[in-house]
Amino acid sequence: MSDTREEILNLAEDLIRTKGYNAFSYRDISVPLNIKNAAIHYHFNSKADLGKAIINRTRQNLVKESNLWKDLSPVEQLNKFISIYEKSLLRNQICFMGALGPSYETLPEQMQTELTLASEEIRAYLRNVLQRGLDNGSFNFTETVSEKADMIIASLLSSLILTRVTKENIFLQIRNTILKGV
Amino acid sequence: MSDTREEILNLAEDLIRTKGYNAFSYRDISVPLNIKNAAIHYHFNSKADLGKAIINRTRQNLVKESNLWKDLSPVEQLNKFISIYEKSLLRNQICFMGALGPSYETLPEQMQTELTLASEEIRAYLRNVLQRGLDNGSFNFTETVSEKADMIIASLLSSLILTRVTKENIFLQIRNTILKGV
DNA sequence: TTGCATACTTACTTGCAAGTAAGTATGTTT
DNA sequence: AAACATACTTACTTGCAAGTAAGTATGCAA
Repeated sequence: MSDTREEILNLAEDLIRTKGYNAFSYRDISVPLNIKNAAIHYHFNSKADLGKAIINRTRQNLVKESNLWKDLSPVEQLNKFISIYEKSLLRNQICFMGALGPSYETLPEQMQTELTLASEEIRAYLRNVLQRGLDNGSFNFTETVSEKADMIIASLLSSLILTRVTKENIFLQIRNTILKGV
Repeated sequence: MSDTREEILNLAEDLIRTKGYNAFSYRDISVPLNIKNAAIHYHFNSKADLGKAIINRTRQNLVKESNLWKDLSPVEQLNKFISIYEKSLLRNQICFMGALGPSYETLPEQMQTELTLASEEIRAYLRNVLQRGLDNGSFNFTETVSEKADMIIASLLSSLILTRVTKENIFLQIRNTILKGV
């Protein structure tokens, strides 16, 4: 994969996660990278293809990272999971689900499909971590694993959005509440 | 206030909450209402003014509604609060905070200000309900009131987004989990 | 040394976006 | 009856959006 292709992906992902898919243009990519708009089209036929590639890369990242973590305890894995959101916050980004989810209805079909697949994978991963934590006694919540997983994902997603809007560190508060509740 | 002005507000709010601020145009309003784009400009100088008016109206709605509920018990008030989100879901909308928050950085300054004010008011309202519920013994959670309020708001916000993306009724699950946890 | 693939640029098209200036119809006030 | 305000429409401008067709520089391969 050429450097340019990867730099386009990196920048476009940052733009999506700071401004949203419908608020960035090829100009926002071509000017900083010092290339022409047509160069973007050379690597990605359409904006939809670019968007799809970004979601797909993120999906693959979760697979790769969760593989690196597979021998960690459920508690440590939950912390790693939460740290993904913390890294976003430090870059002034929101998570890609929070960035793309609200405009789901406006997204090209291939992006919708990819995003729905991503949501399934994220939820399945966290359910697995929570179940193993229950099994080995390191977690002891009373909700179902599915309820708990969705509650954690939902609150983390919003925490990044609300940190922006309120100008308070909602993420920190939400993380504390999550950790107290497992 | 003329009918047209109100119809523009209603339709624009629906568009924001289904597609997002950056994904709708004056055409999406003028065509269904059978008016010209310039008629929108007659009522609202700019798209920013229209956006600001929508957030402001929503703020006033919360004041009005919470006033109607002021003699209800904390439990009933929490249910009323949650039902605001349920109504959004039934209209295939997400809440305005979930729709506008992710694109906060792209919003005109007057909309940002209005949105931040709205977030403060919503959080203050829910903190008040939760505190009174703790005081009269109808709630008994261990987190701080502030933590609990932000957790509830965050999870409700995301629940509407995730219901779209996952095609499962995440809202229902989140509501159950919230009600079990107070 | 010719040919071909890669990775672009140049130059262009089409279309829609927000916004504006000037005109018009209708009703109200003086 | 004249003047004015309200609530628009008509006709236009400017600008940027995605996308495309054709050309070019570089390097490797036969």
